[in-house]
Amino acid sequence: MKTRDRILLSALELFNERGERNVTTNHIAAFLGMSPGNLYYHFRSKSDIIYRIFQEYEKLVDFYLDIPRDRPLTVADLTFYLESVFDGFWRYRFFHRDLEFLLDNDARLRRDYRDFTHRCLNAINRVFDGLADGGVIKPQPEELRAAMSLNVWLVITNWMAFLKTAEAAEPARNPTLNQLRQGIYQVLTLELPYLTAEFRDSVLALREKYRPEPPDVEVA
Amino acid sequence: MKTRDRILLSALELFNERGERNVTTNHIAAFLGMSPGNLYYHFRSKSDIIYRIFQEYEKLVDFYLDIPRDRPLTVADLTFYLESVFDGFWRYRFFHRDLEFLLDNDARLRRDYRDFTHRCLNAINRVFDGLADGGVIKPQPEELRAAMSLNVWLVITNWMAFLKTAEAAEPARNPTLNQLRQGIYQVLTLELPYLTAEFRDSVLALREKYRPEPPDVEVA
DNA sequence: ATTATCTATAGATCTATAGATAATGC
DNA sequence: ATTATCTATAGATCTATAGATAATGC
Repeated sequence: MKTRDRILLSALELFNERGERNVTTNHIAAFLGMSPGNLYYHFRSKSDIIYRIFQEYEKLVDFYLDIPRDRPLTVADLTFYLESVFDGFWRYRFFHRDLEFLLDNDARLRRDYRDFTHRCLNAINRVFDGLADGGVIKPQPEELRAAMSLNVWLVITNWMAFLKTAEAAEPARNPTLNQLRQGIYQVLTLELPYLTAEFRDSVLALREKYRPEPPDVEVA
Repeated sequence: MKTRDRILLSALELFNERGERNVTTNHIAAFLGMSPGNLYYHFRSKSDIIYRIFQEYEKLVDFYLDIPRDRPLTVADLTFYLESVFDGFWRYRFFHRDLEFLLDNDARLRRDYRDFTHRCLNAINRVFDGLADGGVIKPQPEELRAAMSLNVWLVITNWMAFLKTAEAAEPARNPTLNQLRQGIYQVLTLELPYLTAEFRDSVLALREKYRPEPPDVEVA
């Protein structure tokens, strides 16, 4: 693997693990066993590294959220989208943690992220559309659907922070991928009132799969 | 006003304005026209300042979210709670921006914030309860109500970040209190499907008051 | 006497670069 | 020749403290 890619990979790993704010360019270089100078040969700055990682994140999510317009959507489609989005979110979880600071310090990132958000919102809207076509949810007025999509986005993007701040007892103990996927439960809760009688049971069953369990009791 | 309180007030102002990460103890001291040494005479550390500010925030929210158990709740009560929570959120908006970092660095804060979250969730739950008693929303199973309360919390605590990252074109341009209150529109959207026929119109009218307007066109 | 404030600075980082050296590709 | 890497360091901060001085309260 090229050094450039190894830097991106290690930076992502360290950022996710410890938070971007706690990871310096020296840390990344040391982690890779290379000199800081070399790191700066490959990237102009720390925020350049972050920008490149964002571009990968963006590409991943865009790939998953390519919602077909030519056919109705099924509960299986919905499951796939939810799993994909939460998976991508988990893999780049450092990003939303320090989002505001990162955007404040990089105009490119700020612009790209804003567009990214709007693409995601549109995709969520299209999923609702497609599910209505597929008879899974009742059709809703344009305006309500837009507000619902935004709520879905707010729940998704905040779920990680909630887990870390409200549940985790230990500072270093990151939530697991499994816990993160329980965010799907919360998203499906938003959609419950809009389900058609025909598909209600199958979505309820899906939701049940992601139901949060009471926190583990520590076993010594 | 005592110097100690002036420090807390100025720190809060600077944190809100520029973000905690961008505000050093030197900045706070300079802003107050005092020496950094003096600042450290009144507070042990920067995170001690943050912790004291959090305690004020906590006190404010706890004061507003003292939900009466002895009477049903009205639409006016709901309005008051929503306005109060968003107002408190606005006044201490720096806090959620760097939440994870702040909690990682202060065990007291971590513990207190976790309890605070759970108190807030309980209060939201009680609001739903009281509104059901008042005939505003249809009663729901315990389990659904808990998941709904959590979604309300997630929307509230993420609304500010959404505004800043998805809407603001300029980096320094903070969302206004007015925009923040449009988060109420989003919260009320969550409750729409559960309204009773009797109160549906009055809640819809309330929601309309907070409807987001298209972003201002810059007038030269 | 005690409380509040200031001056000056140690010590720890962090980002980024200059300039030298090593490795690679024609 | 070009690309990759390293060494060494400048320059900019930041947090926090030691120790001196000023202000205040009995």
